[in-house]
Amino acid sequence: MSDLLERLRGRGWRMTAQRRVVAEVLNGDHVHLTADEVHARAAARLPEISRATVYNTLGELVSLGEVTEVSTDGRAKRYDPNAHRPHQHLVCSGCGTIRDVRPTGDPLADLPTGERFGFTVAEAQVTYRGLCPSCV
Amino acid sequence: MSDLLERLRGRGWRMTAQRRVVAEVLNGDHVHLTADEVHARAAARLPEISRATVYNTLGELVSLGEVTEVSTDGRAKRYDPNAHRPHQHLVCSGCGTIRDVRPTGDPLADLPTGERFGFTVAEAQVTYRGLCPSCV
DNA sequence: TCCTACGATGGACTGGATCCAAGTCAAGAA
DNA sequence: TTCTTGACTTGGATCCAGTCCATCGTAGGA
Repeated sequence: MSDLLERLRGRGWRMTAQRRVVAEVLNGDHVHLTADEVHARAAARLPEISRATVYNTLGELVSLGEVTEVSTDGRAKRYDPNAHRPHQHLVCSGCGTIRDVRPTGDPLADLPTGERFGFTVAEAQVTYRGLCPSCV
Repeated sequence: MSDLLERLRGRGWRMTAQRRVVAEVLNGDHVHLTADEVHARAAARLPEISRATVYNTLGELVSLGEVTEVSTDGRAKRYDPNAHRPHQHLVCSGCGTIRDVRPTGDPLADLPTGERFGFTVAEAQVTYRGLCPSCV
């Protein structure tokens, strides 16, 4: 998705070699890398890149709305570049594999007013859990 | 919920002062304490209790199915004693308050076979996010 | 080409959680 | 009741993910 780089440039994002490799690593469907994995892959192309820079860049991509944070297991957060298309996640309880999925219906509609406790409810995140084909 | 203690004893759980206070602290509806909060409240009754014991005990309660882990924010996990009654969570994006909620319908039914990628899907966790009345 | 404000660096630091060796004790046996 | 033993507890070390900060480097406008 090289137009991610275009979009960022169009927003006045100062372009550096580090930011470019981070944006390039986060590319494709069903990509859910941890910050450390992003750092490892970025460092394969640009060995001097520091972890702090990766964290900074990921944080900015998140606040720009280009990437979303996913934490399915209470361990390291994962970064999902598929932010322009609403979706939920299907997680394998065995190996941790994550797939993007698009359920039918609107989960927000399933929360009756009486169960909202006066909250202004804005979104619903759904995590489906099960076993992938490899984990039986 | 003193029958939690009864259930545990009935399962052959060795009863100690530490385990008792941890189980007593985790009592009531809409209780979602972090391990540190559990430790602080337990220590108010039993000052010598160590953090390791709190973690051990919480871990056992989870694997016994008496308590569930909730991680809504990527920070510390929270422990929810309301495990015997299926429910979802409504989280305030402002202050972090968590309420147990019971949506209508079955979220699992909204995931078509074509979106399951061969997984055997076992459960769906839904996290509703919004603002509570105090956070406008 | 030069300037400078913004970005990158890496090492220290934090918070949450786990590990481990040594000490303690609940509960069954006698 | 006392003994015994394996399970439980302790606290300090350690780990891991993430953040902070002082300093250095550089993208991009003048």
